[in-house]
Amino acid sequence: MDPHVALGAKFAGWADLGFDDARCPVRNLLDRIGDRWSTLLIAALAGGPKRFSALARAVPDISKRMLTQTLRTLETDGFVHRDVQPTVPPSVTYSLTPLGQSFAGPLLNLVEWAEANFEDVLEARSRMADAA
Amino acid sequence: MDPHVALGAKFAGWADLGFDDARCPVRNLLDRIGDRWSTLLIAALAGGPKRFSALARAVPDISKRMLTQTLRTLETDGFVHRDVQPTVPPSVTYSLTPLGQSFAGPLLNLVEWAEANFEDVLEARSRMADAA
DNA sequence: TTGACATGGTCTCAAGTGGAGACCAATAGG
DNA sequence: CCTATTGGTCTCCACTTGAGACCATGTCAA
Repeated sequence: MDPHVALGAKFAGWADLGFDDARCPVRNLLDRIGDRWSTLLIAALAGGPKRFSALARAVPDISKRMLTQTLRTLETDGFVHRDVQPTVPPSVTYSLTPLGQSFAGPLLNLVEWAEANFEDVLEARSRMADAA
Repeated sequence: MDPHVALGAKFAGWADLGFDDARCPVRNLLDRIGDRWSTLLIAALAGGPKRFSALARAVPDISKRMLTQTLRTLETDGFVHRDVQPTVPPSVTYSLTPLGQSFAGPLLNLVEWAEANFEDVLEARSRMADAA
């Protein structure tokens, strides 16, 4: 079965369940990790544990506010482990849990698709721009 | 190479490029299709072409405004084809382009991961809730 | 005839969300 | 004594999103 046919079948199944957030794992999860920063932070942590400030440096255009908030969400969802060393000043290290690491698989597929098809998207954009 | 190691390597590569949006296909694409509705609409269209009102019925909690806007973006990026029949009242049919269909592959992987690991995420959430 | 409904949107207004940057306590180093 | 570092929080403002009214045209039922 072609992937897009399989995906269409999945969608039909969700529609039967009424799209209840609690019952549709896909919407529930994708609404949370499908934001601007979550996937990027998972990728940043895929290379190994990092401290808060190291993450801030690794992802230069995230604000501290969103960094904190996104890491908290990833922690409560079990993607990330937060380890606080009560030194002064405090040292907080973030790392991927096994669950977070297992997510790297599908995420890597997405990344590879994006790299492989970026040219086509750019072409489509310029075609539309010319048409307008 | 484990997926998460490979992903970490990718990330290191991006960091070297300075995260320029124009140069990082991944951020460029994920910032656009990584929103609340794009992936859902692609899934809805994976089963075959649909008219505007059929999409609105298939995804009950999207507003017309966001439906129009998301479809426009998907169209300019080449994921979706828009076919207008100038009847009265007009009939507009949306369908996935080959590019859009090829995206169904990675998206399906993501969906399957979400279904397989949803329980673990729920457990993590309740553990965190108990701790607080 | 009059009214309701369907089509594929657009428009406006209110609510929500994200980014920028000030601020914090405590300590180490110059 | 002055400053920098740590891991954040808080406030304010801009931008995005959602809800819902509105539109022109034509068909169908009462």
